[in-house]
Amino acid sequence: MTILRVALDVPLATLFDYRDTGSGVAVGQRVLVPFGRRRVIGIVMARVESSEFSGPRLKSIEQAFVDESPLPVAAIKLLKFCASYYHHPIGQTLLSVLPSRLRVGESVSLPTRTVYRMTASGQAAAETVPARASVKKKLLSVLQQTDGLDAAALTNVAAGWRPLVRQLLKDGWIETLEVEAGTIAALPIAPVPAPCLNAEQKSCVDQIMAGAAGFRVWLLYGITGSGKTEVYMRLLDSLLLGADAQALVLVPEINLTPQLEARFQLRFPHLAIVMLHSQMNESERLHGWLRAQNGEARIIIGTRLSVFTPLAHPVIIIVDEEHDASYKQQDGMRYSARDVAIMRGKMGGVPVLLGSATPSLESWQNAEAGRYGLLRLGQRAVDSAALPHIHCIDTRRLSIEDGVSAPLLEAIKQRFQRGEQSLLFINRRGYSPVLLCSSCAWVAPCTRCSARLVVHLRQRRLRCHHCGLEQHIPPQCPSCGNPDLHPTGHGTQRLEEVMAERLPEARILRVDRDSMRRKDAIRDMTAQVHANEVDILIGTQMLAKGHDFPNLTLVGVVDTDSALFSPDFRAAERLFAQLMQVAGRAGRAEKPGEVLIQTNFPDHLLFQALQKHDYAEYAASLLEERRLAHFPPYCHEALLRAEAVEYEPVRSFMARAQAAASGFSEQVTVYDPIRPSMERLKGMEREHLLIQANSRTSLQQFLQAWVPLLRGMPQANRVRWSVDVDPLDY
DNA sequence: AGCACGCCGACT
DNA sequence: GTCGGCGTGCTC
Repeated sequence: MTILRVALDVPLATLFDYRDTGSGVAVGQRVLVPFGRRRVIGIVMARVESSEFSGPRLKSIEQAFVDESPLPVAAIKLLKFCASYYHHPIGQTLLSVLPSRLRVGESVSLPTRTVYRMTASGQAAAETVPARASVKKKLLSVLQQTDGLDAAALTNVAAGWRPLVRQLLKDGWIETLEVEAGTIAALPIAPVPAPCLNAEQKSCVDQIMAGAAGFRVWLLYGITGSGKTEVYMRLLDSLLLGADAQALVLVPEINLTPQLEARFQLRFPHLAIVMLHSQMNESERLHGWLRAQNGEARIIIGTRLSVFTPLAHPVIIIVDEEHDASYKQQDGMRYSARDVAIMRGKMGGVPVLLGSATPSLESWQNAEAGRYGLLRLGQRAVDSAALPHIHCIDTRRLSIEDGVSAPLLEAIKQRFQRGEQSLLFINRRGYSPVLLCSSCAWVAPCTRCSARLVVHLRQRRLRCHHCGLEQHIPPQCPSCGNPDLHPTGHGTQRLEEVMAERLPEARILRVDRDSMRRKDAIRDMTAQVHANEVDILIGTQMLAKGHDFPNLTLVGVVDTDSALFSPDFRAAERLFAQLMQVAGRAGRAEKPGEVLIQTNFPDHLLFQALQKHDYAEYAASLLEERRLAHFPPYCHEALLRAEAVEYEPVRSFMARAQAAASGFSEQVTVYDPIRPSMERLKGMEREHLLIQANSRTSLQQFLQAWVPLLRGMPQANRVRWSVDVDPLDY
């Protein structure tokens, strides 16, 4: 009798045994099984001879999807590792990474498409076609060079191909076949030629290629505009020569994946490229997944979740902008896609390339310690594009009216007169972050979060940026009745208003989540800026990443000081990365750029290093601080989070959790539970418990003993809790 | 997580 | 007398 050990989508750390019905289902394939009163989909994890589950209690599988290709062993191994490392139930780990169509009980398969292919007799006859039949000749010559084209590709070659092809079919010169593929057919166009690499880029490519046969992590530290993407593409040029080789390229969750896809598509028209990101519908995601798994897709570009995409024959994993926080999953299994990529490379014996202009301190330290190979790109690929000049405007000595100091306003005016563009960067949406009563100092609070409501003047509403709560602006103070309520502080909307007052002739465009909600808003905005229809851009971090605006020569940064003294020890690291990134928006073409930062602390080391474009210096000082304070990467952390509508069950669960953790090992420090700075969020009372350990191993040993205890606590059912290994936010 | 069972309050 | 509240427990 054979028993199947099946992973199911339930929050239990176990597998479930079922009797096979002689289906011959393989490990990695899907089965439909009875589970309690339900029937659910599971993945076969192992085939064993006996079960601890005795006779009558053991049920049989109901259906086996034996025609589908099984999840590769390597993928299962990776997911098993992740489940154990992130202390997440194995079944939920597996099922949560599958495209949702694979989580329900329907059979799935790739759609087929009709491909037209030249026959042997066609090959011979093609020569006889006279030159004056130019369209026919062209069609045949393209068909001759490929092993089949679909309708879309033929339309590219000759719009009126249908009658011609009908005739060719009749003559037996070509034949049709149904292939399992669709939208990602290689394009019958010539690739865009690769530009020349500078010496640095070439050296990076050479070094990685020298070790490309095995696992190694490389950190590609290259300033904005230094041509990291070109290095990636050169590597793929060489590595994807093998007929079935595949590359996985991870990108942050931003709006420029289409740009990147287009760039890759033009450079690799002969290779099938698949995109996997959150804006795709479920069928597209499923098809991309299946094509990656069957080896047809050669380049897989995707966000966080695509790190789990099964691959037939991976040869390299690239993580672009590796420092980006969007690689960290913030619910369910709280994995870091960058770290999973590294583990995947290690397990699969392939190189992993991390790219960034401002690497995470974790990666930087790994490079300095020699665990990662460090590759530098220090010069901009386009020689003429000099680095922007960065200056601080000391706001202690200036009276600031309406958020923008006189020197910054003057600089913007200058650009405007010269017909150049400016960008005002402010990381706060809305009109003003606070609505304040001038008489009793009441401020409008969110009822569901420990946060203030943000004034959105245009909609005449107050909005919570954490939970989405909306209400009307009250006509008078609810506390004292004073009708004089002041919007205090600045957001993008107010800055837009201020600039419109100061520079009435300038064309101003606000770019934030509110103004860019419409589907093609970002594309349109980009086009408008490129067409010089905008003089001043006012935006949040949305504008910091990726965009290349050649006529933009000034970046003004308003109000960043709060991050300098944040209780979150990572705030400075993030601010530096963010400012480096916005600074990179200035002067990318032949015009020199300037960056002006308004601050009360111009002597702060962060700004000193920023002005010198010296990431390394600032990283060194932050690392020294971290080392002295015994913070990551000089210790390893896990965070237990718990929340519930009432505080009491949270408190009592955390108290038990802390008690259960005490005295485990000298290597592990268990802190008192603390309320996070956002005590209430979305109507839930929250508490955190921090664990620090000297090594990954001791942290894992501790968690392995502790997490099962948490699961067994009676209080655990009364709160929502989760374990976050290597947390980024507290 | 679902989905049962199970034991106490206000309704036709 | 029942409908239904959500506490408790189980799922191969």
